[in-house]
Amino acid sequence: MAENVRVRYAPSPTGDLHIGNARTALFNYLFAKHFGGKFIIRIEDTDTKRNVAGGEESQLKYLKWLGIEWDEGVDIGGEYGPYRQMERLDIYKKYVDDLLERDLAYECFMTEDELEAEREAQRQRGEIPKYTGAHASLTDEEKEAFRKEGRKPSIRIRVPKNKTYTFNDIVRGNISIESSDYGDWVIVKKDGIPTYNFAVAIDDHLMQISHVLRGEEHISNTPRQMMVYDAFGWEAPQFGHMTLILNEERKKLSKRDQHILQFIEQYEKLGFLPEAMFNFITLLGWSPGGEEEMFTREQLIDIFDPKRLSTSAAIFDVKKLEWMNGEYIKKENVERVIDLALPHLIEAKRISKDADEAKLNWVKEIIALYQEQLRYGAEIVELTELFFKTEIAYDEAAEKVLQEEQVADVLQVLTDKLIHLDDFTEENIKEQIKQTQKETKQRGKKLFMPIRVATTGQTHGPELPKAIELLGKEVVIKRLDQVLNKIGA
RNA sequence: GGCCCCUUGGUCAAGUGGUUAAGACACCGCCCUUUCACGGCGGUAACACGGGUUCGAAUCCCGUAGGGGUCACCA
Repeated sequence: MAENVRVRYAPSPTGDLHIGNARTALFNYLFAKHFGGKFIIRIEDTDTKRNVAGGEESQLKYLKWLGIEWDEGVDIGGEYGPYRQMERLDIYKKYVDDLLERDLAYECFMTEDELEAEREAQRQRGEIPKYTGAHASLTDEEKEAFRKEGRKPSIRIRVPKNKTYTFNDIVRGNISIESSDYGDWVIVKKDGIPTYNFAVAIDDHLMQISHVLRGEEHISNTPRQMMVYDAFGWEAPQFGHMTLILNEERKKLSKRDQHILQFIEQYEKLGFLPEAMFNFITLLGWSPGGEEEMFTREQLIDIFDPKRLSTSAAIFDVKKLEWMNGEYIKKENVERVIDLALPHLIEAKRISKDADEAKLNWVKEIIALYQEQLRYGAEIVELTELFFKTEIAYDEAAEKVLQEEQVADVLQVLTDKLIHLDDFTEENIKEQIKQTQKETKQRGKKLFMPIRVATTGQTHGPELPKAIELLGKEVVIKRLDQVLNKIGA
């Protein structure tokens, strides 16, 4: 397989980079790099109505963000260009004319309505809707008559009779489909633009694509593409159909599943790290075999093995992604974590974009305090709420702690000490807590929990002395007083 | 509905005829930490079902059931 591996990712510029497409791109990339081949990006923009302004840029931008690099493509060119299908129309035309000339394809003048009526009738009869070949052998006169009516023809390819299309799928093994399952299908639309199944075959051949790794939804397209290869006497590439990513209802992820973030951009915006995304997505539908699951891009290229691609669909587990991202965050430099988190605090108006240096440093210290717990950038906002709110709420567990009998004593003693503490630093605060322990004879949970709850409102949170320092003397004393009043001390 | 594909814990998954059926996330518990978090240790939890083949089946075969994909002048 080492010789001339050329694979491609062929997005349509119809929107942002979807998680499923990102995975397809990623596996193609890993495949190419693992076998020392080339990875090509081709833009499939033949559905001009669905193309979206900026769609192409967005696709490329997030591919790059993920750490995927390509050897040939729209932006960097290459020997097999152009890499945008709408710029290859004259190329396709040549092949279409050839097919027409050899009567392997023909003009069909049926309208959308006529076609739909035919399909509907078939459905009524309990048949599979399929083009019956009504215009498969029109005379020149008949064609002329249609033209006079103002009808524009589409071009259909003649599907061979009684032919079995078998291919050895890289992930699934042998798959066979009968030609009788297909009606003569359109290779050129009425507007003169070729259809996906035709253009893709021409391009894959011309660009010398050796392996096609794509989603399972393309299995039924494969015979169509094989028909095109056959018509020109070309050898088809090796196909491999990967499983789909499903929602928790086990349905193909769709735009309707808005509660699931499906676009790479959304994860970038939420403060996920591209390395973590790369790592996680690779493990969706593929496994390295061993017990390790944290890998760098280089390691993945090295160990990638298409034979280990899974045959059953996977549900996208955001919880595990968050965990994995958290693992990456833990190992990152604080600076990068701050870069990831700070924008979210600004966006949440917890700090102004042009805050002074002292304030900025204070916020950075707060972020650093949470590095171990933070799973993604945006999470910093709710995690650090207690540092920015004047009124804090006590949850059920917190209220329970406050009912313990030693609380008043502990808090009173500590408050008296902190009031007189001028140098409000972590070390000094720690020392005062220690003194409180000695005076009250309370230690461990009995000692810390009341303090934690009173100052932060929570039973879970960051390292306490440092948190108290960052909260500041004024806020801390106020909160302690409040709690003391509340419990009637 | 036709065709195609798939089926190991809640989720991701290892497993290719003989295992106490790995591991990870999540959940629960314990330990560490004077609290929290991190970390460590442990626990709950699975071969869809029924027939074969075999000395022996999660692994092979056939059914059944369930799930998914696809049936466009979309890609």
